Amino acid sequence: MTEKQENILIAALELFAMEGFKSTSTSKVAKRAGVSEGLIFRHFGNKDGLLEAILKLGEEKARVLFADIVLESDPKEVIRKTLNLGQNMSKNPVEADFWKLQFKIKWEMEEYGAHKMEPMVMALTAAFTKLGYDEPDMEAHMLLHVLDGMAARFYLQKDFDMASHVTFMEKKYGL
Amino acid sequence: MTEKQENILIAALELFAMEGFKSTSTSKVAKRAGVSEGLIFRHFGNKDGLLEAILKLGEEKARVLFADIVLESDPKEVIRKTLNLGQNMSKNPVEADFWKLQFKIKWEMEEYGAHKMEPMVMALTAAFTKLGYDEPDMEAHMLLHVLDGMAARFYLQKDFDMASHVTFMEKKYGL
Amino acid sequence: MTEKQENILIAALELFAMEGFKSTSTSKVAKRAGVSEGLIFRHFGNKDGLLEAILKLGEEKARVLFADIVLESDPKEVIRKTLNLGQNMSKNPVEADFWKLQFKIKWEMEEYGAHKMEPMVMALTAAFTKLGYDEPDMEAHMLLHVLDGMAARFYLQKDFDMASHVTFMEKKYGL
Amino acid sequence: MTEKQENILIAALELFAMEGFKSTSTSKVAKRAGVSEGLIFRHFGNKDGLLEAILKLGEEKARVLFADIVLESDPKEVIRKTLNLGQNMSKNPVEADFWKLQFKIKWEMEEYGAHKMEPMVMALTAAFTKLGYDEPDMEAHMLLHVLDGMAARFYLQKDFDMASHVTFMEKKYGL
DNA sequence: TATGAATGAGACTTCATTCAT
DNA sequence: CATGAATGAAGTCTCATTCAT
Repeated sequence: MTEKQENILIAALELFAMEGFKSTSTSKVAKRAGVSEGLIFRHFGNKDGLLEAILKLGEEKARVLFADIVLESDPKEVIRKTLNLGQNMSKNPVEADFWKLQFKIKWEMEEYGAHKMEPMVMALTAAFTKLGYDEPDMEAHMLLHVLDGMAARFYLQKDFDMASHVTFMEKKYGL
Repeated sequence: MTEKQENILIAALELFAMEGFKSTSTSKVAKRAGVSEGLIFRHFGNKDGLLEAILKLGEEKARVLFADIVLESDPKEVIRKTLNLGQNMSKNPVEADFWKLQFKIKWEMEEYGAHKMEPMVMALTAAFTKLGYDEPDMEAHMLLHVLDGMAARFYLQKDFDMASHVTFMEKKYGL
Repeated sequence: MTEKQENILIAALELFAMEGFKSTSTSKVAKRAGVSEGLIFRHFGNKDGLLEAILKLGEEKARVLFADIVLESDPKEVIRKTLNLGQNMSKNPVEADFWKLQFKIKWEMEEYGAHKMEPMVMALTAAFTKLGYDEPDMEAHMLLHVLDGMAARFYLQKDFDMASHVTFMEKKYGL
Repeated sequence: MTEKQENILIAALELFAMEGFKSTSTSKVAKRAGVSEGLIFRHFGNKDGLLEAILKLGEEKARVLFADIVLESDPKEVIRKTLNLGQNMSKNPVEADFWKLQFKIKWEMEEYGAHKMEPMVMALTAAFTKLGYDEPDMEAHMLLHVLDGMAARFYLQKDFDMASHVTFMEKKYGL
């Protein structure tokens, strides 16, 4: 991938995350990337292709992030790491934009992408099973729902204090 | 409010909820409402005005729905009713669209609208306090986050079984 | 003419004079006149009809103003009164708008309306003849051109001092 | 400046001069220029930007035309050249449109643009001073007012004979 | 006489996409 | 590979005018 291609991807990511996919024009992307508008189409075919490229990168990142959890054998550690995903999602600006876009785009594309979370569900279910929870599968989903809810607030409410909520959850799970 | 005005609001609600605000053209709204496009602007000023009108109606509905919870004195009942909000949000199609739009629009407008939930937070905090929970405030927020997460799945994943998740939560709270 | 009709005429006059005919919408006129938009069309047929009605009133006013000059027998007095037309054109706001509109509309309608000035040309030509000027007809036109030029500045340049220019002209004509 | 850009400018100039700025639609301009409507906005931002571009060119032309007068040292020649400005303003159609637009636009924009004439006022004042006129400054303005008045008639009254009026003025100034 | 809801044509503008260079 | 001029379709919005009440 050339440098210009990368510039386009980063510019598009930032803009899509900030203003949404539909509201971001290809010309804005080109301008921010310091690139001619035509180049976007040469490299990515069309605007949807650009989005796909970004989302594909996102999945890659997710896989990496999830791998650490899925491969963890200590069940408490699985839960702890899951709860701390949120922290990881905001480490640096590019990273943060990636994750924000994932959440945002769900509502623009009208699909939850449940399959992407499948490994996490499995890992968490296994963990809750080991810990003797009654309905480990439901428990796993509940945890993910909480995370979803916190992420929404984190990305949409400037003064939201994610850390304290994570700490609270950790206590609940006896970590 | 004339009949055509109402037609516009309903058509817009449906379309905004389905395709998003930005992706829905005023001409589509007009067509679906069986009305000339200009009429939208006569009545609502501009496209944003149309959205505002819908959201204002939504707040009205939320107030009504929340009132029942806020006025409840039995703490367990408060929690139970909160958990069942989701059910109410999908009773009839118009109702469902209203609520879906609330969730969807947050991401297009980049604001969480925390103040709207304030009464719910207070009611839940009070309930958890009465029930002797350790950190009732955090507990309240957690419950709302779960709801948020479930709502997202409900609206975005066609085969999501909300009921079983609600039942699971009720059991967790000993209801 | 009913009161509402008059309100419409005055509102339209003000707006046409301020913003121009094309740039003034009938709805703005209706609003300023405190009248429904439909009423304009009931009374004046269409927007052009409204303009015509105003211009007709303007011609009336011009006739009255010119009469005093045309009937004057003292040639110096004819010139003096002509030079002071400008002063009369700004006595009260409605009057001022009337005259401003006359000047403005010439450029929107692409016609000078030379015939309206014919009586003035005749009166001035007669006056300059009596005073023994060489080419009284050209002299008359020149005076009117100066007036035109001064009017343009008066209406378009806020700080233009019409009076001193009139005084200067009077001196030139030995008045 | 590409050829199409120039086509747009010329088409717009002609139409604005003929029908006025407000009354000329961008689609008409595009059609006359043999260009897609969007191109206007790509090059000039918006309709106002198009007008500005034309007026800027106009100022350029004015500067050139005025330079010849301002640099003239013979006072009689200054006056003669000023009086003959009108002739220059109608040499070729594009030129004529430029000047007509200058006059027309004053009334649509509600500003006289006095500063643009400042060099001319200075040059004429100096000339009249050298020739020993009593109030050279007022004299200068009067001459410009006459020119303004003649220009209005020239552009709005098809059969107006500018030449004879200019000749008359020259005689008055003893040229 | 008077209202104001309603319309349809057309205004200005944006934007994804193509293409000659 | 890269540009940016150019397009056509579609978007938001305005406005003169009509019409039922």
